[in-house]
Amino acid sequence: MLVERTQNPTHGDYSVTLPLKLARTLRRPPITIANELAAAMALPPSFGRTTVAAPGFINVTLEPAWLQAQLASIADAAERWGRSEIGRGVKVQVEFVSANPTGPLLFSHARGAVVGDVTARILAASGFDVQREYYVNDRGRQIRLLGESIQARMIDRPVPEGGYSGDYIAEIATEATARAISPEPVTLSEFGVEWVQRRIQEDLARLDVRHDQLFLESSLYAGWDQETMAKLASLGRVAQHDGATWFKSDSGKDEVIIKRDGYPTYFWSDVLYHRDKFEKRGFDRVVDVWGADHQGQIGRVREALGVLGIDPQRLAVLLVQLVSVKRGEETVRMSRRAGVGISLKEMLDEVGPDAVRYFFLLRSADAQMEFDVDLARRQSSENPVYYAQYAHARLANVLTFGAGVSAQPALGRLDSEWELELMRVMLRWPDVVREAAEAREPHRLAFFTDELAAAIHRFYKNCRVVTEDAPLTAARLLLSRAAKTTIGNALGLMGVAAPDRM
RNA sequence: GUCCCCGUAGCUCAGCCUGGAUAGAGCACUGGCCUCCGGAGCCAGGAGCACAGGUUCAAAUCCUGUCGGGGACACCA
Repeated sequence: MLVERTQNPTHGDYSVTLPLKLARTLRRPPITIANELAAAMALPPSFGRTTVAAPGFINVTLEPAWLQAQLASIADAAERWGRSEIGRGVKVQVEFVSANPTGPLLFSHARGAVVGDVTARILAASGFDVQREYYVNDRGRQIRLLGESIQARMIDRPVPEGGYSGDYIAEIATEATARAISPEPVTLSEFGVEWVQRRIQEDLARLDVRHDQLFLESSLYAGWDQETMAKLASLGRVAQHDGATWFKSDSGKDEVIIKRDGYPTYFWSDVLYHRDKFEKRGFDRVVDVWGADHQGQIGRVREALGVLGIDPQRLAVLLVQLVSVKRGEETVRMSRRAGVGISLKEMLDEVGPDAVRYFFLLRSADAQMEFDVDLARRQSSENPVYYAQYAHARLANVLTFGAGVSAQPALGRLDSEWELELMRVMLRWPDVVREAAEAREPHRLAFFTDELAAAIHRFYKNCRVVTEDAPLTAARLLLSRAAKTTIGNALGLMGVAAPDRM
């Protein structure tokens, strides 16, 4: 039997629509079924009141006393409030960012970084054994081009066709010269990848994004490639023609895995990499956070996994859609392919990490979005980040203000619409975390946080906390403590600061 | 041509997976609220499910089609 939340508070807290659905099969009026079912549920009266509404809803309204009784345990649970163990014993990897180390991160990469990071935080809070990984393409044509581009800069030659020419190339060249690095493309590639990787980690650190492991693509080619190739061949899935090696697909459209020039394709690396994740490292589940432009890759990788005897359902791909940036009247579309756009560093300098994170989380990952820079950088009420942070700071302030009060809290007197509403909202928190984990939808946290902040501000406005009335003051302080815990945990899971003062 | 995402208020977006009872928020706009814990706040106001069919007692939500925006369909990465 499905119990859902009501959409309209006047109907109570929970509702059951089962009678409506059963009416046809039972061939009885839904209202009759509802009455019988409601009687059979027999909820303890201290928990809630059950009513039946036409044409066949069963509604449950929580008792104020039950709501009030939850406050102490919320406040005491502190950072544990909202955590669960639904993922206990499940090993899951979240792979995200994984931008090529051929240049500093662009703002468009940041969306994947935030979505991946918060997804990992949510899964960890839900008891999953989470590993966060960054896949580094440290070989291949782009990497050779990076080395050649640095070399060109060092010995003052034109940048090679399709090479890199940003300011950072000059910086790397200067540093390489200063350190007397030999101007060979291979050496410079290595030096450049390291330099860029360091720079990427700096940017990510400012966003408070960390990985447990950097996984090098090159490590896949120390035998694992041959082993996998042999396995595929034994399954009759490898073909040679047109000078290349192909994966034989059920779709009839074969995929190149080794090019005519002898180099492997990205597809082949992806196959090796994902087989490594499941087979070698034993992840039960893998979440890949990819840019929308990699959408075409999903089907092929899934098929190859299936062929190799790995259930493709264990791989979930979170496609993060494109971001455009709006500055004043101007809108810039960020394109990864074109390689042009605003750098992450620039945006961090301009709007700060909290706004970057919160704004990305206010959109579901699979929707294209527009990032309004002017709004994000505004240090005022229009900015949703401050709205949430201010709610936290207000509670911190009132708790300090009332710190001296000691009395037995009169919980039963927390019965105004604002107090009850605040309790109802914050009691949803564990469900929000669980649902966000199951659906892998980090944006749910931001929407919840916004609602919670609104409830906090309304409570604060309408219910003066610290007064001469000590028992009531004690009760409202407890409510404040529980609410501060909840919004603090929500901001924490999003990686957004929860300041006590602003 | 095939596949994927999107189309909800003037603008930016939730809600759709798992169909229910008056469809939400922020920004913008208009008008109110500071004797008292922080006004980065609160209260009030208008306006919307792209279109057309279908399924259902019930459709923003599921199915089909059309239109519109974006992305993907390489021996690129």
